[in-house]
Amino acid sequence: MNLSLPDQNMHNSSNTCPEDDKPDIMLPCFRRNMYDEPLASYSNGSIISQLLRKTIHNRRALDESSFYLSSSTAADSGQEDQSSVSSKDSMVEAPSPNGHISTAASPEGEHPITDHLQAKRARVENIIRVMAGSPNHKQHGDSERSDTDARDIREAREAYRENKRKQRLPQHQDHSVGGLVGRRSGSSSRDNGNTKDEECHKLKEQLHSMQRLLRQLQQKFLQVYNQEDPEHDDRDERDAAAEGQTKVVDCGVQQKENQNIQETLKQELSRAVNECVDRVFKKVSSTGLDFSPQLHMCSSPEMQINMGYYESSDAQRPQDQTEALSLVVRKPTVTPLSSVTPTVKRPYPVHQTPFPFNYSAPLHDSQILEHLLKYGPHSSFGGLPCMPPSMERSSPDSVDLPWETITMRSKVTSSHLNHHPCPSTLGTVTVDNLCLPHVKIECGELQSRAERNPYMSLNISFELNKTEGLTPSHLKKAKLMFFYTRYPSSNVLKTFFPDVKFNRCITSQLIKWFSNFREFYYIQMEKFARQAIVDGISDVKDITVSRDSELFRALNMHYNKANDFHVPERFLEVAEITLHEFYNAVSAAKDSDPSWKKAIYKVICKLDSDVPEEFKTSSYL
DNA sequence: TCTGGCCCTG
DNA sequence: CAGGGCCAGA
Repeated sequence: MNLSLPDQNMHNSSNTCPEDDKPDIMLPCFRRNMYDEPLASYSNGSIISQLLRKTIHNRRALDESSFYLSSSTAADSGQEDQSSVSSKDSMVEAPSPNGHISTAASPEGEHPITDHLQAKRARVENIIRVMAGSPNHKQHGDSERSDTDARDIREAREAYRENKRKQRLPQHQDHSVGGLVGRRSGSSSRDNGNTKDEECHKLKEQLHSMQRLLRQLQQKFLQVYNQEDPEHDDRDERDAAAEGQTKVVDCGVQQKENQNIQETLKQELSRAVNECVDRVFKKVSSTGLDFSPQLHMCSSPEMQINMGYYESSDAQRPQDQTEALSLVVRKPTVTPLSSVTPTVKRPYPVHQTPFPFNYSAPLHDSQILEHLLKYGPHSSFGGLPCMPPSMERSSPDSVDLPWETITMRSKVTSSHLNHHPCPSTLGTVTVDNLCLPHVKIECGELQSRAERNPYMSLNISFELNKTEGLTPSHLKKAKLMFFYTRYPSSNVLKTFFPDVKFNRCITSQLIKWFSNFREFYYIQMEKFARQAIVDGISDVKDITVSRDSELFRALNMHYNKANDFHVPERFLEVAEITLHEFYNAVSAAKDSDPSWKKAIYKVICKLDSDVPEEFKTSSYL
């Protein structure tokens, strides 16, 4: 009769007890907590654990009355901290899932279950059901309860309190079997002795270790499935109790299918990338550009100077751009720098930290692919483990990501850069910093796929955003701009940093950058001017600034550290003029005046030249 | 008052 | 390179 209680009890507890509904709002993988662990274990398949449970259960059946008294008392904790938990635990644990109470006789054949015990158990089970269903008792069917039941409840409460007083051992590892066994031992030791408890304890420990392993496996598996098919997982959850071992087989099959899909995806992607690389290489070779991979992987600074930004710009064709757009930036304006332009700053970067968007660790192409494989194209990059969960959200127009967190966590980004780099920066910085043709080709391929995939294009669309913070790339760009303008106006800055969302703070920071640049510049000028005087140079005309000059090297090292930018000739002229100014002023002992430099500044600020248009593109660097 | 620039300091 | 103080000009 009541022996086949598992399903019924579970339904009762979940239907009548509001607290049991709470786990439903949790993620499925978290729903399988330690309290419904027995259910998960049974349904999902540890055969060994099931066998162990049978053994334990068979032995436990020897003293059913005390056991169920414990169970019921455990359930009677409406005023205690673990009421619903304990009751649920009891519900699942007490009856055999396979109804093998009837086989409860132990292998030794000792102590069959008496009718008396069965009757008493059935009564107590009824109590348990009612109590578990309504922790407050008053709300549900109080009137229907018999006096006998009420008396039993009172007894159970008393017994529970007594047992609880006795029980001082930590329970945190005994929520399922152990908790019950632990409570039971107090009342059953009279009959069965310590040996049995020890056996039970050993078995319990074995069972727990196996359950832990199983739980880990389940959680991993569930996490995978929750990512891919939440509905499927929910269905599995609902059917878990009935399906039992079948699911073990299902899981194996699904896992295999999963692996197959993964492999297929990988193969398909690498094939597409290979084809793309071939296509672009063909195209590039048809343009006559020298484009060997080795050249780009290991290009030296000298070579980069020869193939510098502007001197080589005539060799760049707009059509090259169409083949190698970065993943997230496809600008309507044609970038003068072809993505295949050999502007490689350093060997192929590999990511060094678990933080994929670290500026010191540009987004690896495989990371992009890995992400797409792992989380799907619609996941957005917020799905990366390092990202705060709030990044998951996205909108059709833009992906509004709280990038401050990312920047703050960047190892390289110093405190002053704790602003709000936005997705377009992501595209610009990470992909551009890759500076590798095949990466961009791949990105181009992804882009073309994105055009066919409405979900994927969500990620592409954030190129329309502007960054709310300045990045190392912006700093580098500003330094290069300094070769043209020492005193850029706010408007010039806004013009040449179109991907930056300007506000007062950003403007001030950019202005501050140039102020710092000037400071270094003037310090060098004064230093070399004084050195010239010390060296005995008497004629200012003997002082020149060329690319071989120490002064130029110092400046170039500061503003163009990677030496991948061809400094315009005009800068050499301005530097020479500045040096002359300082030389003359110091020679004339004007430096005794505290504000003697102001006159020089006034001269130099008029020597600014126009910054080339190429700097206007946000993806310039 | 705001902005921009320089100077000093860390 | 940034922060803060100070100053000058609009």
